Amino acid sequence: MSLSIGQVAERTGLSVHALRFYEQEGVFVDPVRRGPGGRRVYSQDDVDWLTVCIILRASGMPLPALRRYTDLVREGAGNEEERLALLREHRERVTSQIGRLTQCLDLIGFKVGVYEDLLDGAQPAVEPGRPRPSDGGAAPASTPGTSA
Amino acid sequence: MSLSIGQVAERTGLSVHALRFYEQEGVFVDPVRRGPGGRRVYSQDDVDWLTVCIILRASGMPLPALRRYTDLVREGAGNEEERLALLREHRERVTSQIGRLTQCLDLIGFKVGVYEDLLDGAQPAVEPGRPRPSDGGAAPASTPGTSA
DNA sequence: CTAGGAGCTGGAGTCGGCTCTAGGTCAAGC
DNA sequence: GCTTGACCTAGAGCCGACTCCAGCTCCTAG
Repeated sequence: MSLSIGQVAERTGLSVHALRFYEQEGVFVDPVRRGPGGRRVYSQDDVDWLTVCIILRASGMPLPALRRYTDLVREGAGNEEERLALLREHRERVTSQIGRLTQCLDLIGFKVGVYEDLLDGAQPAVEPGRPRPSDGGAAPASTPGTSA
Repeated sequence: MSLSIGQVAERTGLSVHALRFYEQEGVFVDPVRRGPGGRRVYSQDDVDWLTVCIILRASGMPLPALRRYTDLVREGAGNEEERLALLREHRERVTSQIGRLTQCLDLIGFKVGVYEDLLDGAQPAVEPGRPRPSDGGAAPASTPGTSA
């Protein structure tokens, strides 16, 4: 089971550039094998590992952290506490990011609602276009951004 | 109610640099007033608007989109459909981002669980450190990244 | 009167994460 | 023999969103 860089790019969604870049950044657990002509040969393991990396990246883990984690895995057994700590920390960040986004979603939903009402023919409760008379900050029970 | 750039920085959490930068990028609905000596003078409205902007930015709206939205508001009444469209689109993106993050969280939680079990003295079901025998991609019912 | 602190402008620098270019190797197909 | 296409390396470039710098103007306090 060996794949060329192009094939890996195709099935991971990463670009060949990104794959070489990741390699250079030390994101592979063991050095990518080389075939004739110095061409990279990837194993299924490599692809599986990449899949994990992609998920970690997608959840906002920066490359240095990913590299650190990779280093720990490469070192082998004995540093599981550190790996766990790293993962937990990242989980925290993802959780709080979801929380933050959910809050933002509330505001956005509120504003969408305002415009929907406004365009549904209801007479504008406060004002439509650009309410100069102090608005935008406060609304029903601490809902910011009521205007515009 | 007028504030200096420093005061606004303080109560929005943005840097004074960022405030000037935002102004330059057209993120204020109307031009920031100037006091004696050409100093910026912000109104409560400005701060309220910034608060909205900060939330939109925090939820990943890029500056150009934020500028576009600001432009629409500045134009005044008549383009509410476009504002609504812009907000809905952004809401979509935020929603799907939350979805993606939640999925990532699943994987991370799974891996955290694996390491917790492993460190809790349970004998490693498969292998602890670095399971060469093909792993990492498949696990209980399509759970990726079982290894490491 | 002078030193500090906040503010001003225009423009350069930074950082993360790729992305692209230039110049080259190699194997296969026409 | 020649082109095409996938790959190689080293290194430059890009984008977004700031961040910082140099060199200046004010005002206020000591």
